[in-house]
Amino acid sequence: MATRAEQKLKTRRALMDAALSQLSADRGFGSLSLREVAREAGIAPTSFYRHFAELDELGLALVDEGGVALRQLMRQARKRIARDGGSAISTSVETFMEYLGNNANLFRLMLRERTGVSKPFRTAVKAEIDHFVTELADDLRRIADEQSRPLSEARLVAEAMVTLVFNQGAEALDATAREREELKAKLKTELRMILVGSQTLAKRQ
Amino acid sequence: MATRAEQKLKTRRALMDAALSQLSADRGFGSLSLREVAREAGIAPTSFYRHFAELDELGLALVDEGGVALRQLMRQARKRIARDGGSAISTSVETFMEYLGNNANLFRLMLRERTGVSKPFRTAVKAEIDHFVTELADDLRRIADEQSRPLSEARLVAEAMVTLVFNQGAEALDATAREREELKAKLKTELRMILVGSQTLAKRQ
DNA sequence: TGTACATCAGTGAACGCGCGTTCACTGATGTAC
DNA sequence: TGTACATCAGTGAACGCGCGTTCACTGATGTAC
Repeated sequence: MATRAEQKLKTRRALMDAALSQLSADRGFGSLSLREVAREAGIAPTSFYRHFAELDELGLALVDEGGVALRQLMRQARKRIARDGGSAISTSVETFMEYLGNNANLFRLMLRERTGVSKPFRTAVKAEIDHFVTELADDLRRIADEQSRPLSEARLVAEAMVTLVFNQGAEALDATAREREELKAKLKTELRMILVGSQTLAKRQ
Repeated sequence: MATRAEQKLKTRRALMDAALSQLSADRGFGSLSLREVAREAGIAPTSFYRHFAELDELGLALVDEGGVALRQLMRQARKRIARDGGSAISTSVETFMEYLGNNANLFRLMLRERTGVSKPFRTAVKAEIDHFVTELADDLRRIADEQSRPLSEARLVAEAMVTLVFNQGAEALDATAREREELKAKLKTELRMILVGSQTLAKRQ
């Protein structure tokens, strides 16, 4: 028998899943209504307020989960790079795209709200991405050290890479498997250009 | 005395300006209502239908104007590069940011709807940007020829550059003058990395 | 263990609101002769 | 130029709808003794 607290958590989960399940290429968080989410979760509209003060509060809880997914993704990519020893760029792109597929609507939310209409959302998503950029920059510096191939402006390199990855990610979400492969190939080439460019600029200095 | 046709054009213009004027960092096209736009333009809600079948039709007309602005921007940048002879990257970034400031809400619309929730909008904006990318790729190839510094994958270079420029542009729209200068500097460095990376890869082949 | 009371997640009725859209209309502008 | 008719941009009343939010409530779960 579930305790009251457990049951409450279940309902909260149902609300968040209901909201996520409504997102799609043609449906942003901003177009959801509280009544719609409650209906989808199987509770009365008024019960919504037992869990969140307003719909945006639920959205921000989802962004937090998106942040967790990003950190998992980064750990996974590191592990694979260390284990497989292949191209770090290729492995990272493959890992990213795999996560994208497995958490489509969570990423959809992050990708949209990053440049969306609500300031709290933009701020929250940017904080998650900033954290991601910082970790990537650290990795880039570490790898550059190990390979004795110095980098110019590692932080900028990381920012540009993340921008490209996220933009292509947004495209990939609604692409066919075939298009997705093309996007991956393009993305890898673009990332390599940035990396090589940064290395070349470092040499010239 | 204005003819009937002239007056109709004026009202249409007022409707489009009214919609544009409502856009901001916290207000996307999707949150506008037909009644609100009509009110702002000074006509009855029902008169709106004399000009557009629905609100989205007005939005797509604005995207067309955004495309015109993009093409002007590109012509202007080319002219300045030819005249001033300085860094093409620097001149282009300066020109872009100037246009951004002068057509803030038009660019806001383009930047948002590029990844927005409405398929017709996404398609229209992507067509404009695709045209922009194609022209940029042509320019890059031409300059590479003139300087005898071959480029690898000019089209990809152009795509990556446009992605970075548009993303930083979205940031710049609501930044202070000081932040905007920093964004410009970062953007120039990032574009240079891509260019140099592409040149280095071309040499290695 | 049993009893009395407190807590609180979930409810259903009700509210006022702004929305998109329809309709029959008005009256100034345009046109044919 | 004057007259009779056609066009059509703009109107105001009215509609039904889904929305967020409030309120007093119910009844199962939890707690103190």
